[in-house]
Amino acid sequence: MQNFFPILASSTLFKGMTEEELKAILNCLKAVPKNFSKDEYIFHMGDTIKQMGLVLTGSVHLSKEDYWGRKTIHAEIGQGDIFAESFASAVHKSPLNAYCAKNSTILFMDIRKVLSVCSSSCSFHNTLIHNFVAVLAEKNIKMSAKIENLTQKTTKDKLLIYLSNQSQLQQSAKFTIPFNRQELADYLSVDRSAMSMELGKLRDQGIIAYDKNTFEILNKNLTTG
Amino acid sequence: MQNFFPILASSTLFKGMTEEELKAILNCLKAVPKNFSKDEYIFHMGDTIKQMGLVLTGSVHLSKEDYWGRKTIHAEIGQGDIFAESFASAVHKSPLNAYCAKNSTILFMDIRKVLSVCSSSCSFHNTLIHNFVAVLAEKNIKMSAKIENLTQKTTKDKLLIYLSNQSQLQQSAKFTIPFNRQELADYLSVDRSAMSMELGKLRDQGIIAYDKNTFEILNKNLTTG
DNA sequence: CCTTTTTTGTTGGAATTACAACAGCAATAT
DNA sequence: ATATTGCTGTTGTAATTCCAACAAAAAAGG
Repeated sequence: MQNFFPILASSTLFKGMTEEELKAILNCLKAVPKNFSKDEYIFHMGDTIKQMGLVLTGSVHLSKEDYWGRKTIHAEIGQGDIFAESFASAVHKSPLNAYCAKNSTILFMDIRKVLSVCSSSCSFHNTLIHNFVAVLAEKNIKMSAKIENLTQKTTKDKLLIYLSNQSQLQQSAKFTIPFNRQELADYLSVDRSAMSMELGKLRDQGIIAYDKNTFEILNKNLTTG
Repeated sequence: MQNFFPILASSTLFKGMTEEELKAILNCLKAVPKNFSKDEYIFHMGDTIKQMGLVLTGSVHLSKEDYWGRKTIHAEIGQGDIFAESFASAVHKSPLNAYCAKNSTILFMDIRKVLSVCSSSCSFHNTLIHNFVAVLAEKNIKMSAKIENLTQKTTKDKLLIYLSNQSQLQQSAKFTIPFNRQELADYLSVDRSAMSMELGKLRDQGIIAYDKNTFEILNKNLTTG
């Protein structure tokens, strides 16, 4: 367990904790690491989930098969990140498969132990709960933003809403985005070339200006040609 | 506060608690109800949020204005439901406005008090934390499912994924959905009539059968005409 | 510097979708 | 029974989007 301290200390769940604090809380949680081979399944769709996982080494894929057997990968969980926390906290049944994309070491934690302050001896449990809730809440906010974008009917509206949100987040009409064109198209779930065309139109209409990842919203009425 | 006990007891956050337990925990949280008039704002975009809200009476709308002043309502929060919990837990800045659609009474709770077990005298704080996390986790799971649907490029794929998921959730090839056609179209963010046409095609191809809200997935290869 | 690779913009045709308008049907009310 | 209302399916047209292929520009590597 010793050698995992650096990973844990920089993880979303345990961030900000010292080695001493980590020792105390890991003892309190009675969490044990477990090794998995590449392509080995951690759990399957429909399994009852009571533990969350934290990737100590390697990488985990969350995947799904629909009724007709078509497979999709829904997320890749890397070192220091947690998974299955929502399934363990709420529905207790997983709608997804989890398998290791590489040889991996996973730390499993009973969700009840994570969320219940056990004894006064473990003084860092409150911090853990705060971190855990912050992770859930942040995912929530990001997903809400994504849904807002995906709900727009046209590519133009998806772009305008996305850019408007970025501008508001960075509190400036000029801002940079964390995507290249292909990534932005994937995020908005549209065709890259069609999106590129819409960006060009918006620039020609004087609504936005851009250079690579830097965008600027110009104070133009949307209806103006 | 007395008269709000029935509402609280059936709320997502405090469900399952007796009046005695509620008294203890409300005392522990030092939560105070506050009245708002119709159309009165609770907070604005960009405000720093440290408290979550619970609607005791009335109704709250979460809304947003984009860069060009176009307004949209993102959610309606009704009696017994909570809001602003994610903003208070993570980013601390609200990307949304909250205002009352009717005269309302809101119970505000400091998020730190909700998440930190204060003293041993309040034995139900652990239950509260579990409930709180369950609410966040459930929203998370629902949003993931919605994103999966919205990400599909064609109406046909949106329908197939949605129906496949419902079938898997209800563990049966035959199942009912909680939407009528217009609501389903809104959920999938497509045009109702176009969706209706796609449903007809899928039925003609022998892939699905349906009558009103009852659907059945027939064991047909997707590529079959 | 030149070559290779990656990213971005552009085009045209095929497919899909939105939109509007209307008809059929069921449920409800008068 | 009749009228009203709401829900669903159908149709045709216009607009949008996807897709594939290619060109231009930028970045990376030798």
